[in-house]
Amino acid sequence: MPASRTAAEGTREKLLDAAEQAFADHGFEGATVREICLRAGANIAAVNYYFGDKLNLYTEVLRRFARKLDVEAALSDRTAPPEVVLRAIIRMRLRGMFASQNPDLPFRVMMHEWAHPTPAMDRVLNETLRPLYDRFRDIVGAIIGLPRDHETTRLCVHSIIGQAIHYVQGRPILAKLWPELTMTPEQVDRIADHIADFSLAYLHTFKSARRRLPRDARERKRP
Amino acid sequence: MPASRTAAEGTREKLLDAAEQAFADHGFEGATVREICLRAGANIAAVNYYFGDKLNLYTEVLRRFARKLDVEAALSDRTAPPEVVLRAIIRMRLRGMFASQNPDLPFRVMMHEWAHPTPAMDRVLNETLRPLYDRFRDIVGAIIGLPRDHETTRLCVHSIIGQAIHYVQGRPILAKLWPELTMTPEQVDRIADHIADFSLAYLHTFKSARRRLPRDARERKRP
DNA sequence: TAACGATTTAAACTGTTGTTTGAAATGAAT
DNA sequence: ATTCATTTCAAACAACAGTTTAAATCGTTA
Repeated sequence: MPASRTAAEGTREKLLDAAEQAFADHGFEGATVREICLRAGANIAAVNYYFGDKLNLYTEVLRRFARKLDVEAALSDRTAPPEVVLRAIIRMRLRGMFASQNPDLPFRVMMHEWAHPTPAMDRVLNETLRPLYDRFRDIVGAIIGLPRDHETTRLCVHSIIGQAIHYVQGRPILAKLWPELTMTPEQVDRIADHIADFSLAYLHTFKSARRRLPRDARERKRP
Repeated sequence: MPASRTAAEGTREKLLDAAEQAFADHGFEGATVREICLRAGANIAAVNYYFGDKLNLYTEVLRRFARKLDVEAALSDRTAPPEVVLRAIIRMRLRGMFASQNPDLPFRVMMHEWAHPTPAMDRVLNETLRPLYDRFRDIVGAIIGLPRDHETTRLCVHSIIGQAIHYVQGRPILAKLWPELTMTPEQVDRIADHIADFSLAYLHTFKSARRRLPRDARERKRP
């Protein structure tokens, strides 16, 4: 089924490919071991043979996500102004999630995890999601001139994350509420730019008018 | 289990109460009829006796949501300026979803539906969610001076919805990424105000500076 | 070729799900 | 008190999940 790999590769890798696809589509509980093995061209017992159980296979898929994040974090330019970095990150994320050729399956898996966490999450959360989260807080904090732990910084970060995730999480109902929306590459880029514009409009109120800070940051400490 | 109702009420109503709670907690597939019947103090066969099957019971819970939305829509003040209405709606929604006393269970059910739609959704979507969605588009459209069908209007609406939903959908992981965040009534109001401020900052760029429209609305038709 | 470890296979096992059954209990009308 | 429809109950049902088993197969090495 995975076109990028040959039949000569190991069953273990084929299982991981199929599992990644299945978990991205249906989440941990929704995906079945039988479906995974079928798509991998392997026997039902293969997942037990190579990974012990379903949760271990799932954890391994999550670890791929970790590795993918690492290289991506290393690629980002740390010298560019934070507004540019922010826009680039938003665009990269959305492109990855909606790319028709090679969709960002690990990230879609993480989206399911976001709504319905599994025990496997605890193992990889701290070494994958938190660094990304912290770095994102630094970028936003640099724009608004507040520390990463400030409540306003965190609220802004979650406002941006919420906008982006929404297009993946709510895709099924979005398709019914807004059927004309087709996720072409151009459309995805427009959405990404919109999220960046929408967010920067608020973030820039901190920089341009220090005297008139937005009300939710005027006299507040972090919780 | 439901403290608000007496033991004298019908089994059917107790089932609906328990089902609402269970579906709000675990979604349609995650909730089990055994758990529902146990919490309702009824026999396993009760759901079949009163509703036929699980999906019918679920549909009935969704219908409650519809009725609740109707009265809420009737309550909102149509004469107030759209910015005020927008802020009020955001606050009302978040308060309802995180109210400790009587949480907005039907809305939390709908949140699960948002990520994992069921066949029951089609029946009630058009007569429940779409009117709310359309009305929300009108409010945002009134602020930015664009029709409800304009792409920018829709993108803004989804930016706001995405922010709000995020705090419900991503609650589990949010608790790990931001453990200090406790959803007290005051905190929920602060979040609601932040979402309103964050969003209005962008929406007001349309009103204040017609000559310098944001780039994503300058020369674009709806898709 | 023979032997042996690694892999694959078909089948069964255990547990849980939604659903159904038929008898027992209930309660109001005759 | 007797009837009769309504409601409740314990038990079993079929379907499906993840997991396990033991035999069959494969591939490499002696």
